[in-house]
Amino acid sequence: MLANTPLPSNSRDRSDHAPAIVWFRDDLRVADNPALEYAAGQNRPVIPLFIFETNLPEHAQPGGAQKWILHHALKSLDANLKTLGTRLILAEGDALQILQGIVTRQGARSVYWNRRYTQHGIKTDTNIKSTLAGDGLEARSFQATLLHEPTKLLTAAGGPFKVYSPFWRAFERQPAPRPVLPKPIQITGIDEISSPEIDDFALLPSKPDWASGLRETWDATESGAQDCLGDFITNGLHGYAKGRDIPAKKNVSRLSPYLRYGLVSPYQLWHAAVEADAPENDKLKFCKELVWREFSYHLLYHFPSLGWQNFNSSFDDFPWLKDSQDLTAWQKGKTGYPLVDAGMRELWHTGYMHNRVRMVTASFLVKHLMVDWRVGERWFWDTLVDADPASNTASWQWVAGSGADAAPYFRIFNPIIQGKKFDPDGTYIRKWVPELSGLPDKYLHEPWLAPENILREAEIQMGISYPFPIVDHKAARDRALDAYKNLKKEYAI
DNA sequence: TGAAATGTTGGGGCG
DNA sequence: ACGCCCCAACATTTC
Repeated sequence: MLANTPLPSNSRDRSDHAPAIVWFRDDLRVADNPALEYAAGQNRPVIPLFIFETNLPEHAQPGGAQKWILHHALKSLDANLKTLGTRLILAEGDALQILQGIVTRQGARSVYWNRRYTQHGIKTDTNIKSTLAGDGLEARSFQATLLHEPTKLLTAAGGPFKVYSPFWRAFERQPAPRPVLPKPIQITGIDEISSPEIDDFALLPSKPDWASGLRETWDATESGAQDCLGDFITNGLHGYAKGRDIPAKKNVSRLSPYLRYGLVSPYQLWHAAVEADAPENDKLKFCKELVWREFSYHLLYHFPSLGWQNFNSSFDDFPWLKDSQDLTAWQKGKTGYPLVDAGMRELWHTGYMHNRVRMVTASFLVKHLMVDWRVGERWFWDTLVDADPASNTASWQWVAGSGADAAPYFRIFNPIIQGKKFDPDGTYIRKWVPELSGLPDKYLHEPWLAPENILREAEIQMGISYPFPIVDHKAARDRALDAYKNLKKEYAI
């Protein structure tokens, strides 16, 4: 019957062979990508698209290290799409206008993407979805960046969780995260569509080229992410629960830079960990860390101003100091506290810092130097290859004490004790603060206490080759406690 | 040799 | 995802 009544050819083209746009954003991978998988499963050409959005709010514009990652992630995605039979199309401008332009020029009838959770992202995507749907197009979004949706995982009262432990318990009660999706076998592209080159967007630093340390450290590709995951599951997961606190040990996953633009998905990490042959407590600890990321995203979703406003508004009157010399010393890793300096230099060199040291350096900035957490957040945003709109902001507020489920204000990390506890033999400090490497362990964490002859043997001139502490620990601690104490009068959670 | 001084470790309370 | 202070209990050194 159908054979006798052929459809008009133009109508047939529109409904059956009209291309679908897959709009990539924070999911620059071909495996476990629901939007791409859905498009590939249909018998129609696919236009894989990445848009450099020009109307981003200031705080959402990627920092320098993120741009470096983004460049390589886009190269990786383009290369992987080529193995599947197509290639990545790039565009710059307002997302809706670009999508509408492609719809018009290429006759696309559907647009697919994986959801994002920042205020700007949600606003943009909601508007685009309703506009496209109003034009009779299919606009469909998928869940890929989070294991559970912030709209679905709520307290018994129907509100968002503000404390991690009950969030985790609720998370555990949810159905297990869906299985990982396979990489599409083949994708039909469109030949005649033109695109600028990735290099045209000048994402890599040139004057100066500060990225040599990043190049040495990261293989920012989808296969690099898989290598990193495999290495972690084989070598790092065993002993993770305790070893993750020791910066000289290789127990942390170092997967966060790959998660940033979705070179790997949280589903891939979750299932790899759950299925791994490793002690249960280590696996559980890793899953809980992954869920801290979820918690941060849920917070950001429900409190979109988390990145620039104190979650606890009683901090709005906090008497932050503005000492630019202190800030510069912190940024350059010249505070005179070896663990702090080691962390800040690891960050500058590699775009990454071990989690334990992030807490110590952040606490030092906010409490010892009394610098506004937003200043530190911006520095990390610019320098971290894993700078994440949810984790970065939620964690800075956590350290400052202004956040949800935050560290109590009086929790002030002692950078000397943290060094002795978590870098007892100084491996980490000697690596990143080599001018101290000749000091015996006894003085490594407080070189200002070393006697003259020991300093001479270690070829250190205090105040010249390594700075004296820019603030006295006890004085700085008392100053911070005083400031917080005054604040506490209005403290209410 | 023994008593006093000095050093070390760990728990409780609290910022 | 902490540290400081105080103090007791115990260990070691000193003269």
